[in-house]
Amino acid sequence: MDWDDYKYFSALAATRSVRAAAEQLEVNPSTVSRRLEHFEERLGVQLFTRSRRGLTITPEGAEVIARVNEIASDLGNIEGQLIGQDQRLSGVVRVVIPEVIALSLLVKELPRFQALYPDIEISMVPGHQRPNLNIREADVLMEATDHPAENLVGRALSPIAIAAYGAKKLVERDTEAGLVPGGEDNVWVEYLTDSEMSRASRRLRTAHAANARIHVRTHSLLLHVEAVRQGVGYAFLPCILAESDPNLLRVGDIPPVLGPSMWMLTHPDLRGTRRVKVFMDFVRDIFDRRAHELLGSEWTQQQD
Amino acid sequence: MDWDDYKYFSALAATRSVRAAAEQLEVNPSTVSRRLEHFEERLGVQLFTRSRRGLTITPEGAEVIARVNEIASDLGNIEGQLIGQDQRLSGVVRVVIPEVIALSLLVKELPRFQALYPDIEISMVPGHQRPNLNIREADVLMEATDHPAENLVGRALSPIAIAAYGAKKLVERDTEAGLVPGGEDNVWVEYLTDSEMSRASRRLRTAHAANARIHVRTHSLLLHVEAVRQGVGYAFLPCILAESDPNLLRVGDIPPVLGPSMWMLTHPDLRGTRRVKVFMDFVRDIFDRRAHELLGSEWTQQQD
DNA sequence: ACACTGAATTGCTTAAATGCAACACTACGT
DNA sequence: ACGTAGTGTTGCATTTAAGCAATTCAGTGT
Repeated sequence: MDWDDYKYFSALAATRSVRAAAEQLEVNPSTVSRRLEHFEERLGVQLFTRSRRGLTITPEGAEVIARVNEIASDLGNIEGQLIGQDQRLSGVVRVVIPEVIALSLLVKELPRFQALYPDIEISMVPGHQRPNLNIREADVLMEATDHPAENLVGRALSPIAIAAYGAKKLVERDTEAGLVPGGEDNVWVEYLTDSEMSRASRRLRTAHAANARIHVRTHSLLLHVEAVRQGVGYAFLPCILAESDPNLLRVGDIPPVLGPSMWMLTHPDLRGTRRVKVFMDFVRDIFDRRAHELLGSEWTQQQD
Repeated sequence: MDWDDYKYFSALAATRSVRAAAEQLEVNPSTVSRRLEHFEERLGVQLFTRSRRGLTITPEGAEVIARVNEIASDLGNIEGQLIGQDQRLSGVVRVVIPEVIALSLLVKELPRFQALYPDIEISMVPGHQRPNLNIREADVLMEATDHPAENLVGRALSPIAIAAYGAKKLVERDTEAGLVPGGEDNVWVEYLTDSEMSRASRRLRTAHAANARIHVRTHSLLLHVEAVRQGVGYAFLPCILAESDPNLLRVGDIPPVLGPSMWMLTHPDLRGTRRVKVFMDFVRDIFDRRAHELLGSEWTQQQD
């Protein structure tokens, strides 16, 4: 009796396709095909009718698939609980993180992390598509939001202050032209995603410069920030990104506004996993220091 | 993620020994040892402390073993249900059966069975130790009892008539010596197991010849019958075994008494398995015919 | 009618797991 | 004190499963 057969069975029933099941299981389609063949041969029962366009589960298979899926879920939980007790400072930590945050804050600190924990490998995935931490597609999820996923645990690293910025040379040019930098008459740039960060900066721009000309719209915060840097136009940017760039000036007398918080989340099972814990502590430390630089002592990180 | 790892984990936790787990799983001990090693390496958690005299489960392992065992049981049930729908007239049918029944009734009919179902292989195991049909150690269990296992399904093939028998030459000698064959003054043989068949024949012998000399005691019905055949002494034997032997004579005017019934049982899941069904029908037919020969029309097999 | 896409499958090579037998070690009995 | 019986482990040959690339085939759009 081979328990793995049921893993393949469950994946096949969920995807109704050899290819998709193979992708989900991260194996070759031929493996899935042959395992199903052997499984049915062993049982003497046909579980799927194989047509040229996908598989259809038979009544015999349908009768047990619900229970098999339940077992798949149980085993996932058990494995999660066990992995959660891994105390080794080695292995991979997979982090889903907004590219721009990684670029401006995290990457430069990674050599220090590597020196501290040489056997821990960090795998960073740009946070465009949200991963499913329940099936451990990733270990840590960072996102700017006010509504973090309920089933995950973590903390808000720091609130994100947002202010209007422009490139130094753009500000100078506009000032010479008699314009107020960051005003209605300037050129702005905008970035459009369904993230809360995007919504917050658009809301602020609308409030302060409702009728401004929008010269460039992008769907990537990374490109957006670079456009501001190059002097294409003004934009509301996270201070945490902009303040470190001497080329960017805060414009107008608009005070920074607190946008969504930066959350760092993980699966409850992984709280005890040491390599995940040290990584999260490391990142939290980076944000704490940065927040103190920006906000001074008025804001202090609450403990856990 | 490898589901089979949990199969090994469950077996190891149950047996607390690499060797015993290997035997249960029908693999080499080295396989068990290495799989455990890889599993723990993958999880980063030690599941057992390996001492030189067996394994001890760690707290981390103990925390999940109950759930894993439950999954093992569930998967077994699911597999049973699926196998129960196997309609092929091929494969193996494993039968646990009292040796003496197999020898006197079944074996001589097997060529006919093989002609009917050439792809079905019969595997017969002497029924000394009761198998666990729940984990499919066998497919069919035959035993003479009045209290068949509750969790199995099947039917009583026929009640077993018991009468006193002696070898022809022994009866002649005793008669010449002026003794009543099968009486108190004769030599008897006895067979001693914890089976109901044994208890029934001992009870009868005590009732009819309480003070008789017991010349040979055996623990095997097979040897017991042979001893009677060879004229060692008298005994109460199942008519179904004795009547077919022209060398054995029913002695005294003791009428046959109905002892325990012959039951043929299987796991509920296997009722629909065709190879098991045809085998059981075949055996039932043998017993029906034999019962008619012995008891005439006064006893007829009830349907299911 | 035709090529094309997307599905499962098959032949062959490569990689991984298994079995076997020898080993090392502890506990236990003589 | 020393052999014995039991344990888990390791090296090597073999078997087994997996991956890769080519193949087959049905449905679909041109």
